[in-house]
Amino acid sequence: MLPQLLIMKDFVEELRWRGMVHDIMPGTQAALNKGLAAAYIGFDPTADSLHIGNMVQVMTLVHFQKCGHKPIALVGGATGRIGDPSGKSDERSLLDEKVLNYNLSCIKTQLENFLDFDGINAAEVVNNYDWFKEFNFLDFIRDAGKHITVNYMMAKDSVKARLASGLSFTEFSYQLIQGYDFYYLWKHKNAKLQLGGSDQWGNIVTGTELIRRKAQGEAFALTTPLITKADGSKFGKTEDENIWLDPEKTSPYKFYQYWINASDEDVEKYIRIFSLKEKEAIESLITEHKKSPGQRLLQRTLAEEITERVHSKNGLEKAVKASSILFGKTATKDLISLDERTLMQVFEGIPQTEVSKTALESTDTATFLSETTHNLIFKSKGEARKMIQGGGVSINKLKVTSPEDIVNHDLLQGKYLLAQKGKKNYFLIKVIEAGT
RNA sequence: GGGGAGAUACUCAAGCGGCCAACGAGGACAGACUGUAAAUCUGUUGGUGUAUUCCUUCGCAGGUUCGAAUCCUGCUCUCCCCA
Repeated sequence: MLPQLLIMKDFVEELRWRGMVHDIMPGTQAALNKGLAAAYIGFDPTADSLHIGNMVQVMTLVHFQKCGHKPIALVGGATGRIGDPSGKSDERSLLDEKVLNYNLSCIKTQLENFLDFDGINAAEVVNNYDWFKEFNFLDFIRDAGKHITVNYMMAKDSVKARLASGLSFTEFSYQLIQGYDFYYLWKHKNAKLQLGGSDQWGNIVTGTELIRRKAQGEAFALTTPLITKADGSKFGKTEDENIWLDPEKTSPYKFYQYWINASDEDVEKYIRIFSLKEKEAIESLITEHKKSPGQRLLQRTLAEEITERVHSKNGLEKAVKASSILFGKTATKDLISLDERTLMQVFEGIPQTEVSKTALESTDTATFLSETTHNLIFKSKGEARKMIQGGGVSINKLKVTSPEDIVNHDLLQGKYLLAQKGKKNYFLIKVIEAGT
């Protein structure tokens, strides 16, 4: 293999224009500009998939690597056993080991899709359980605990916030464990910097402090701001559901739609963070977008870029196709003319249910869209009726006018009906012959 | 241990014997306008229903009354003050 010539870029500067710097320790920028360095971010294995809330952190690592540095993703096999009190008002329940290990392996696989594991600045995934499992308690409180005072730990916001309601020793120790991670990676992997969300500042700084006191070493911290949405709702969620990276949990279609639906106010912020495009390219896209926001150029560009990275080209294509059929100027006849394969691909990501043909032919629309379809579309007949009367329901792109009529639309491909609640909620109903 | 206040639909919050399926606000959903955006306006927001009908709901269990979310008794939980 030929020695690679690494093109180094100023990482801090890169994050700055992307609006991704919340807090930064003095000297960080200069330290990184001296040459190849490593930085790490910790991921909590609380679920078996990352969601787009975590993606800010993932992108921070990606940008770090693109600047010529070595990113390390730490999955918290050890810390996940404890629970980070930051930003939590209650003591957390502990995860059981089997679940934890399963989650770890899933997250690891997902991280591998983003980072480049080849070259001299190859990314690395580490698990802090590897160095904690052999570390006994007495050694730990001597080697790590001796260097940090309780006074120092108590002064952290994450701890102070919990003093009134209570905080177990376990969670109180969390920052020390995380601090030790930093020390370990600093010592063994040349990790000079720990990155994280703004709520991690306190924990990260405990690490730099430990490195300074224990080894007279120098380490740095940089945190990213919490991503907000203009309407005040939480980023990365629709209703109460997270948008996951795992296609089994959130379909590529839904994933794509999340970005497409970003408001003008938010999308500018998002594209800076989630796109790998260069500064000039992004700025010209933004200018272009402002000329004609209705085209939603930014939303489309961003949605395509992210969906492709997460769900591959194939996943993106299906999501785009589904979107254009569901939201484009598709008329009923276009829908009918789709072949079954396309139909199935398009509807892969939308909720589906089955009903028997006899039920279809003998039920009024309101009942059909509630009880008969297993309350997937409407919870009750009354709700269905009200929505139909309010003009919010379509079947096969044709507005339903009366709740009492029997559904008599042509079936797509002889077996499907496309029900639509409002503008954005689609449901596929598969009609099966009785007895099957 | 003593004293006080409270528990109402997704959330906050009225109601304090019939006019209560329960004011109002937020949220959510839908319609109009748009660009699958935002803002705005309108409607819906326990179930059934063509319905001013009926059924189930106001912490839990009983009771008083022709009639209770509203009064009484017990229980459970929460908060505050004093020790």
